[in-house]
Amino acid sequence: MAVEACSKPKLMDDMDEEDEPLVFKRSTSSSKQNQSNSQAQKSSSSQKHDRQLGRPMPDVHVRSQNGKSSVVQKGKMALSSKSPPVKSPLRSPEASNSSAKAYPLMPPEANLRPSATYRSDNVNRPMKVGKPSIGSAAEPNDSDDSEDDKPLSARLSTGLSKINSNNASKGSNASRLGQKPSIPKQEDSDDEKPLSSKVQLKSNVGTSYASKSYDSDEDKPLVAKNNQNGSALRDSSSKKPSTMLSKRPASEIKSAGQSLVKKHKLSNASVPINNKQASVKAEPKVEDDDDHVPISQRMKKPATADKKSSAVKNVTKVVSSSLNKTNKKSKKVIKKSQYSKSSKVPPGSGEGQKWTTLIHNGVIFPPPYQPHGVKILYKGKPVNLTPEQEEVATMFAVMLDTEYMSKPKFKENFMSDWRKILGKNHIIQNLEDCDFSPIYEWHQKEKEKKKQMSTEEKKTLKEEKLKQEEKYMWAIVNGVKEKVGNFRVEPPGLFRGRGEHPKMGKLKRRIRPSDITINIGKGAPIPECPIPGERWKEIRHDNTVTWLAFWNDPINPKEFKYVFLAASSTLKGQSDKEKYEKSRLLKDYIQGIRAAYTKDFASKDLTKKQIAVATYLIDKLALRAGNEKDDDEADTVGCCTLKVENVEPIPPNILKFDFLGKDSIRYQNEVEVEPAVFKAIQQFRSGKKAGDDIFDKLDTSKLNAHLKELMPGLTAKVFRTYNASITLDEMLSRETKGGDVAENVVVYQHANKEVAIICNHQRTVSKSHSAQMLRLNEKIEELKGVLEELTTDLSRAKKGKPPLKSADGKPKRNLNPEALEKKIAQTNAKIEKMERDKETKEDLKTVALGTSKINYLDPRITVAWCKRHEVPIEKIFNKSLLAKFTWAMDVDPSFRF
DNA sequence: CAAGAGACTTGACAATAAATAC
DNA sequence: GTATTTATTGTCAAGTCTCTTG
Repeated sequence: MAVEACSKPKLMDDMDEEDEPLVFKRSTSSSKQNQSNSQAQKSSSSQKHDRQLGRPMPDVHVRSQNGKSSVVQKGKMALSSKSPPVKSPLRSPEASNSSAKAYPLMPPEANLRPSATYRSDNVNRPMKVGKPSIGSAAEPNDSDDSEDDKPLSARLSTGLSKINSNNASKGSNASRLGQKPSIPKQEDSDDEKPLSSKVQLKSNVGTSYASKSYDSDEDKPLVAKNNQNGSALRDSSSKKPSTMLSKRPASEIKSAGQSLVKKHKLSNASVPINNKQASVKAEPKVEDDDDHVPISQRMKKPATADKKSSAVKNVTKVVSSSLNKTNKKSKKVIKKSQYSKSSKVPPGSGEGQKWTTLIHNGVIFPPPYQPHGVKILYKGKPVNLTPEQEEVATMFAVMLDTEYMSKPKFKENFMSDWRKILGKNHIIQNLEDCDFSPIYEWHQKEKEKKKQMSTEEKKTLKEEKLKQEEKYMWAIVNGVKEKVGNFRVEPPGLFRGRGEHPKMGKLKRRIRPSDITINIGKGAPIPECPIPGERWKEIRHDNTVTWLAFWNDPINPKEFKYVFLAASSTLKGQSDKEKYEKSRLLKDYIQGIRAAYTKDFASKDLTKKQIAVATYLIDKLALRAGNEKDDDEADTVGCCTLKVENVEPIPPNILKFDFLGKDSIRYQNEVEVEPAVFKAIQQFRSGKKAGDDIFDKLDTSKLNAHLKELMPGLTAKVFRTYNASITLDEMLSRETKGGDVAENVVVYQHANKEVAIICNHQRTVSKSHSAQMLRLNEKIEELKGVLEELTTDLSRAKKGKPPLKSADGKPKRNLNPEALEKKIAQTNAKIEKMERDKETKEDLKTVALGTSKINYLDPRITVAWCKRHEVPIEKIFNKSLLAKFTWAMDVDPSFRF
């Protein structure tokens, strides 16, 4: 199969030469093509842009989750029949450029930004809302409007929530925040269109958009507000572009550009045409324009008047068309999925087949434990430990300087497992009487030694390691050499659960070959077991899965740890692409979906009503689905598992969220919602206790089952992906003003940041953050001093006087006024740059941009934008991202999500 | 349908490497 | 050069979602 060379390889080459896989890949390509086609279709894109720009404010929208690639099966569902997905009217009618109007849809979404939570490093350092000393910090917010700059928390819509908290994990939580319940500021709102406009929806039943019956004005306002916020933010952002982030030398740019080009070409050339693509493309559909707009945005746009009328019209049209489309779509979908499968697999393969041939070398194990002989003290006296006992003691000692030491659960679990190894009657009976510091110190010294090694030594060591690992790094899949992701077996250690995990501190025992099941092609040589005298647990030849090996998680034997191919592999790329294609498909259905759930806000069927409200929250706030969790896991929630205590209704229609989400990251946000939603939440909460589920009639499987009736393959996470990508696409098109590369990069980062906020992707503030800010401020002050001096000299120079002596008493060179003015200008520029850097830094201190870039933003949006604006793709994607997204590199410049 | 098994994506953070500052 | 900072890569925990079972 494989032989076809594909673009991919090339790309890779470009990037990293060495690693490249030698083999040629086949044309997996299929995927690529699709895109291109579609893009082409899109031609309209330009139009789109315009519109977008034109649009009123964008609200921020948010929604969507990650999509997965499951497309395939879905196809099966014929959704169409079921609930017909509606397409958005928008598009069709594109005609109305005013894009806006059309959508009457939804609810006003508002802003969604979750506030961030801040987590301080462990400690909680609260961040204060106001910015700290650093002046700059404070600034960020410039006016209210620009919230962007503000810290996430601040941003929250209302700003209320700023509070932050550290990670919630720590328990604290909610309470602290409370502060500001401010309501959304109105300010925002205004700008945008009248809410009303937004709001109004018509109700349409079937598919049409939703409109809201309620439409009460209220909604509108909210929306507006929200939007505004969003807009505000954006604005601000736009302002700021100045900052330059770029650190790299200009030279790079060039190269980048070139490379981009190159790649592009290559890819094109290489791209094979697949059926798939064809099929995909076929759908001309999509691309249309507006639908994709996030709800929030839409709402804004529309002018009231128009809207309704236009909306109505559209609606009807839409409906009909939508139906048709629907069917088509569904079909398409199906096809797609099939294709995709096929594409993945070599032709001929059966259902669910992921590969035809698979060759790899298994996994590599960590080296055996090397006893160091350093003794811990028990009640002040050294204790002899066996190597096994010492190994576990060392695991604990090494963590002496972590937050885990302040967690009783951690110590308790550790002691419990260690005691099993010590034996019942061991001298050591009590953890409190143990002094691990000798081992801790020994470990610190070892670390120091390593650090002190000469570069030569380090290099040698590295090469040795590479030599040992090399054979495990690659697999040959369908004849193509692909990188393996995690070929190293996880070493033993103490379980580091996040948040208040009940199992933290437990011993994660060493994994042995007899724990590992290998999956490999029939006929391929079975990997040799790296540990003499031992053997694999099992050998399988299952080509319906993508894992190369797995073992049971020692902490939770019911779960598995898998060894997969790396993100840069064709297999992963294919599924990544499918994920984005699915979320793009949502664009076509979103209007109908919103209309449907809006209608169901009033349903008498409680389950239906809960599904509607949950879907609304997922759509608007990009919440995760929220599966049920066991008692032996950290207590975190998602949409379906929100508790009464997590959502506080604040009249007239604000919902205040405060809960621990994935990884025990706190989500805080206050959002205006449609009155119907507000009332529904009040109803769902009534008569329940703080810890009860708000959505008691719901779980993720019911929710997803319902979503699948609306669109093939639709699940809750798709909304997150959709929301993230559509936001990026719109912000880029709205805010790119044709500046230089550095300015465009700033625009991108700003959009990226917005998405990160929507998705609540946070990071801990680095320990040195405040020190760094302080230093920046000092420098700025210093420069200001210089500036003053220069100014004085200038005025003296103009009068023909010599400059004053410098502070240290040395005489200065006598410069002419022109030279001094030049210096002043330079200094001013320096100060400005530093101020911007400081702002950016403060702004991003709790926001993690990487997660959305890796998982939520369709790389084609980025690549196409880079091509359109001549930004070298390397300015946005690093080497691993470039490798991961090779499938997106040949996208047509006109591509729009 | 509920529970559980299974497979795969998403996520924060730690460890390293690379870039800058001193 | 060396010390810091910042960016990249690696780690592995924690989600989502599907499919199977009883």
